[in-house]
Amino acid sequence: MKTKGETLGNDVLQRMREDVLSCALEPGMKLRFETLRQRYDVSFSTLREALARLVAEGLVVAEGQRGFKVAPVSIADLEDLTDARVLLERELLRRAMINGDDAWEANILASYHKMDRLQARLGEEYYKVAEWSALHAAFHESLVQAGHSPVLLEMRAKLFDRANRYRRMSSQFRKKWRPKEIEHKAIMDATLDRDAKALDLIERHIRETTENLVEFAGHLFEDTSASTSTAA
Amino acid sequence: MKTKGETLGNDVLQRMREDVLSCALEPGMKLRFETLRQRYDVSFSTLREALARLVAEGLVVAEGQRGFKVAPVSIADLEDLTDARVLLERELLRRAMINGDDAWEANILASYHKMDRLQARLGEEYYKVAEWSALHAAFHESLVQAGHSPVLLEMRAKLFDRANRYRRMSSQFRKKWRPKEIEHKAIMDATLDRDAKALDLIERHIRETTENLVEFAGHLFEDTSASTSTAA
DNA sequence: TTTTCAAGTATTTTCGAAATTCGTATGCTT
DNA sequence: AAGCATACGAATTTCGAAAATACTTGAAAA
Repeated sequence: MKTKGETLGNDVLQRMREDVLSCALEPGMKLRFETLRQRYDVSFSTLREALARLVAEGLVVAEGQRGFKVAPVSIADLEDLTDARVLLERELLRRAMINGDDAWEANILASYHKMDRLQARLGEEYYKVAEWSALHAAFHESLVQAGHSPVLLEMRAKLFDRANRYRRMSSQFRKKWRPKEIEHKAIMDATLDRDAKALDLIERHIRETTENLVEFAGHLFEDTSASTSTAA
Repeated sequence: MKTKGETLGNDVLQRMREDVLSCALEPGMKLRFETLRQRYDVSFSTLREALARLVAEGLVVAEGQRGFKVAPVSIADLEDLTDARVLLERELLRRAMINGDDAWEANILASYHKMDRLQARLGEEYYKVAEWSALHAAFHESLVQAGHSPVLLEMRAKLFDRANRYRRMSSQFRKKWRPKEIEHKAIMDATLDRDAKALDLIERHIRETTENLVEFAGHLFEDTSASTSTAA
């Protein structure tokens, strides 16, 4: 059932993006039209339209006249994404702390609370739950939402998603996750205090997550660009 | 005539992108399929594929089930782009000066030379010539090419193009341009010397170009989001 | 054995017709 | 007259068949 007022193609785009980000469509996987057509129940043209956008977003790779595949993963890519995120998150957080108003602060508190409560309710395996992942993303977004720069915010969101794919990918195999509650709380407090330390805290938060991923799940990120996984 | 090994859709994408960036398709203009079909000589689906990518690149805006229009321009957008560019260019130039090797330096010198010679040959109205615009873009790209960050380089290139649209837009109406030769030379020299001043110079170069645009051509950038221009 | 070529199959790409949706004009009701 | 519903024409969106391209198989030549 498609969203009213929106095109079917847009609907497929969103479903497909979620499937790539959640690794339901595995990194490096060849995307065959016949299979995709069954999965999403749309025509060739509509599929290509969605694929074209995902290519521009860096989630799918077009291979000349040989179709499409899910963007591969690699440790180099994760580290590149991490550096780029640090640059943008620091800048946006810096601006947000300058421009942020009451509504911005309230939204941060609300987002943190929702994430925190769900986490407490879920216990140790919170990081495997898609709903928590969404609240976590919302919390991080709330921090920078007063950045007042559509261009930077858009880029930040795309980078967040792409990096998040690595985390989601590994969460299926991880036993236990480093406890991030403390870090989130510290980031929030420093941010609301307009304490410049917040910038270093968020940088450390991002970098340590990546280091952690590379250490404990690096083997999952072997380059899949020449992959053979052929289903779709 | 389409590029061998590449899809027709890709070809149309490139032509269309160039048309948006050169303002052959004016900002805010409604894009009618029948007209586009004649201009590019392709089918609906192929057009939509190209349009979908341009939407993701921020050069075209999709309006629900009411078609597409060229991304509008506004002073706010130009200033937002400028801030984002400064952030990325500084970071990439900083990295390039650390990582840059002989080939990187050679490429900068070569790019500068080509731009400089053509400029001398063209005289006062160099900025109106598409070929010079391409060489200018190549020079700026050569500076950061040793950045070794595909993610940041890609974002930089997209931002450069979008900002360039404003310059191209105004160049049709400008009488004379601020002489940039000196600035380019200074940026190049500082960069090759690994002098940190290069970062400030490039920032000033970017910001002054924008200030200049807003001052002398700001009236061209009145918001076109609710435009009525209806041809295509 | 390895290479080259050719024919056949699988897959992707492109097209334009058909279905849907939007915008507008017209008539009806209050 | 203002508001609302309806119907018509214009534009977009979606579809699957047809064309183009890539891949596979196998046989002939080096």
